[in-house]
Amino acid sequence: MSSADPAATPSPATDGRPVGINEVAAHAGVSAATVSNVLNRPERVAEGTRRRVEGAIAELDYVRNSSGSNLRSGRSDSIGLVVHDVTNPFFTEVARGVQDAAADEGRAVVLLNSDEQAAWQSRSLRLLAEQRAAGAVVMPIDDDMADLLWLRKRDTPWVVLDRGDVGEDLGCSVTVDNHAGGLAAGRHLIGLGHDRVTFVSGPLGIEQCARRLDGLRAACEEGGLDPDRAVRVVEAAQLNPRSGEQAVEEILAGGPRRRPQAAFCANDQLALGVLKGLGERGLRVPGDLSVVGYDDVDVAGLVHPGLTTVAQPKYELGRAAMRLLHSELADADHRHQRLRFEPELVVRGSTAPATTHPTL
Amino acid sequence: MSSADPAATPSPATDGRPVGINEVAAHAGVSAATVSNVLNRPERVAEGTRRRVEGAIAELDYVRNSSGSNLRSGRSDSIGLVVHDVTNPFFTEVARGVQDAAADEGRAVVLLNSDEQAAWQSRSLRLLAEQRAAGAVVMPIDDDMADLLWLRKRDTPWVVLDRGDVGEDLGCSVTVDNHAGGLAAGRHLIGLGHDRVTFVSGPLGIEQCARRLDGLRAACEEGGLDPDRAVRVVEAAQLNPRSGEQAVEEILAGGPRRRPQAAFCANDQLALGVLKGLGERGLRVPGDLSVVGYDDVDVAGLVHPGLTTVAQPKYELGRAAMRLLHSELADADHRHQRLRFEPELVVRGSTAPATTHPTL
DNA sequence: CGCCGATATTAAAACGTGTCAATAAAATAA
DNA sequence: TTATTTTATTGACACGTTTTAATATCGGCG
Repeated sequence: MSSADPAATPSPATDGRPVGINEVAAHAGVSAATVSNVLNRPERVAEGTRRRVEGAIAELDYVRNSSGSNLRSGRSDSIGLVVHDVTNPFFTEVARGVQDAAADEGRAVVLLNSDEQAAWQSRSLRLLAEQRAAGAVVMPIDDDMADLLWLRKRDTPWVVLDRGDVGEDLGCSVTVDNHAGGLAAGRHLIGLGHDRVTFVSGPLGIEQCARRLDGLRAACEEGGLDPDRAVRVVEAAQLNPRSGEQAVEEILAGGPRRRPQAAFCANDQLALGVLKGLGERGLRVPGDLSVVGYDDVDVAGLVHPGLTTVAQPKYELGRAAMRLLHSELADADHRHQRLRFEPELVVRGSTAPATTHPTL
Repeated sequence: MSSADPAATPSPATDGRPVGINEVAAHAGVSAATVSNVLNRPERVAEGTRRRVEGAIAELDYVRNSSGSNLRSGRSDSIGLVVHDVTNPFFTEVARGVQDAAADEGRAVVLLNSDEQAAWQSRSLRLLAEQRAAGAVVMPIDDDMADLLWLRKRDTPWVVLDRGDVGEDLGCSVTVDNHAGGLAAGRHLIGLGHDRVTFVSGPLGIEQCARRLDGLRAACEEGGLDPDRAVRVVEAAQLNPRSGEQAVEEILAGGPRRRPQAAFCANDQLALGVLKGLGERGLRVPGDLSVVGYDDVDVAGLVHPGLTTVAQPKYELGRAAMRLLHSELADADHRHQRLRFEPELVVRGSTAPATTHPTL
């Protein structure tokens, strides 16, 4: 414990040269190899010497230089996490899960943003390759696996997050069933009597959005509605509140009589923007329009009315990804696997039964 | 550019042994030193050989091993960022600023959570010491500088974020004037005629909270009110929405007739929780109670009513911190400095003039 | 007494890179 | 031509660690 409290020792590090394993060895009257053993396999060294070495470590305030050990072992022990944007609360929850799980193993996490741009994703993975990262947890920006294949060829294993179409032989993946999520949201809306729903999508190239839409359409068919008539799609530029706000204009484009009864947003961030935009135009939620989001970020439960949304186990997603990565790093007989979580509909105040004759 | 696109080359990395600077040298018919020069000081190597080496690099799909170079140089080139909690949107904005600025210099950022616990902060800094991080940006959990002093003694420079009481000789700091923020909020409320304000604080040990409270009290005196009568303090357990929600009970504890006219929260997160708690008890904002937050996180503008709050230049905070750190790393004649930003009051719908006779 | 196995310790050799001093080659000056 | 400077290249070492194979120590057993 004394070495855990950095300030406890007077730190004679001002001896001039930095203190390494050799200085410790000299100070303890022992060889460098023994010091290394104390650090890595304490059971192999006799009680007495071990204590002497530990004393020297504390007294000299020695802290291991991981560059050295990484060089020797050919691998760093930190892991990379590549997300679209740290600023998005969905990702931060996931990140937190990854970090906590990594911390359990004493690993540091290098956090990189791809900004949903291929070039940045490449740069990030390249950086991890340079660092010889132990592994990576990646949320790919699209289904082009070239970068990831390249990384794996360099013996850096990874786990793909939130993207299902990874060949099982390439690596593990952790996903949430987006189709099921869309389906649940759709059933809920249709159950409330809505038959004109606008899907506020992010860029349609994003697989998650497409699948959620699929789910919504499936719910229509299930409910005896023609998806092509019941569902209209509005594509927002980005998955953030501002884009949601801007999308409102398009949602209402058809004039009051063609106004949809509900908006299902690909994202809570979008949904929050939509809520705001509707409010500014004097439309009431859920009176005039029901709104459903996706993710169940913290604030979804804080706004008024509370946002009905499809919850994803964000933190668990991150933890699970890290767990799989750990398995691949530690278990000799590791087999890649796809882990799929089920989303869960959380009903709050932003959805209500359709009024038979909407306010005209 | 060809080497920037990882997948472009067929990658003969399957030659058995990993390809290092030596393999490249051999393949280009040149010495290892020359390859190193091509990588680090291209101007010192002749046009022809340089191209030959670059060809070999591309062909062998070589990527530098930073363990090696870090070991040699005694320093890693990545920088550490220690925040309280990635999950808090305030920190993510700051983090984004740091990351972007770091990316400009090609540096990676190791993100660590301290969870506001001394032990975790120590662990984080220790980890950075092990990595021989180039530097760190730290939001300290309290005013105990022992950890940071220790780190600096190990030649790892840092910039302190959001905490003003750092001796100028120890290192740079970037802060926002919390007193001014509290003052601005206080003036606003008093200007609206409120004379019973509850300050919803986080743990009072946190300097930021204390200063903001000071500012509020100063505003009272300025307005001819006795701070001890006009301001009541409620201490929430943590700076998150849940704590805010729980604090509502205490805010209203005095019964309807002693109900405050306004709540000034140390944090937007707290404020959001307070808004929710009030809503659930049927109280209207701002009709029955005005609410002010602090930080101006994204959602502050999205909830209804919009949250009046004290905005901090979060992203700029992060960028500035990284810029100072860079200066310390690069400029030989660096002098530590304190950078102080001014907060700005953003008035939205959650505050309104006091009713002369509150709803009784 | 000599031998054995077990236990503790260590010398030495990597790992991949950057830098310094030294050499080779070429260009310029004399 | 030779002497001198400039320009390109290189050999060799150091950085701090881990690991392998070898050595030293010791108690016990034949």
